[in-house]
Amino acid sequence: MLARFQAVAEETRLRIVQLLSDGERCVCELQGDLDAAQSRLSFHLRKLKEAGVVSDRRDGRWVYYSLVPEALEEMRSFLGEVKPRHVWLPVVRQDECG
Amino acid sequence: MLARFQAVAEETRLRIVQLLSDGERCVCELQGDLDAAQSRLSFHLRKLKEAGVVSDRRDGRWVYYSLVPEALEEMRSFLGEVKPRHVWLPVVRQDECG
DNA sequence: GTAAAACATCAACGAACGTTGATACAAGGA
DNA sequence: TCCTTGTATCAACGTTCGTTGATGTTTTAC
Repeated sequence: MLARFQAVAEETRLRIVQLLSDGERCVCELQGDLDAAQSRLSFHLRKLKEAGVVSDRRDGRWVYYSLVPEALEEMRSFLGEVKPRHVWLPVVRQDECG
Repeated sequence: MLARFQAVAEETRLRIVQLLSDGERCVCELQGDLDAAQSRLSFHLRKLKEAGVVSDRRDGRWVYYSLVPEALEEMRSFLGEVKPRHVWLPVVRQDECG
């Protein structure tokens, strides 16, 4: 879970995720969209892939990247479970902490 | 949005978020739960607060931290909007990319 | 086989980040 | 007032991370 959030918690990678929400893209298309050097993109796509957020598929000379819906759904449900669903009752505490 | 994900994309801070899902906690309580130095906790709580993921409330000598449900919900809906909801049709592409 | 296009990998660098220990601040009790 | 507890801030340090430019690999076209 941590790895998933780390993958998305970077500007270039978050933009990649947003671009891929329209469907799969090859690296050279993303290069144009993001105005980023090719090696930089490769680096970030690898991070996303290692975290399971995207998958790739080769077709001839091109490698197409796309989102892995399950990964995004996992993050969603984590946040849903963590999010307080009600107001907590006040708690009585001792005078000393440690 | 990026800042929200960055806040959560760190081990200590992710654990803090999980602990706070049970309700508010003061720093010294988290110190015990996480076995972390006080200045370290202060550092991470500040990051979470700056990103709007947690809020704090002073009560006497103690400062209680709690989750901000709206922030978590924002992340959730971002992931929901990004996540592909259907299979994409194959796309015809040119031979050259750039 | 050669050349070119698409992509991956690597090493080197600088910048951002987390940790630690010391110090400062705030509040309550004696 | 002075001391103690809870918390925040700071500077110094080491580590991780993203960028860049060069090189390697795979595939297609000629």
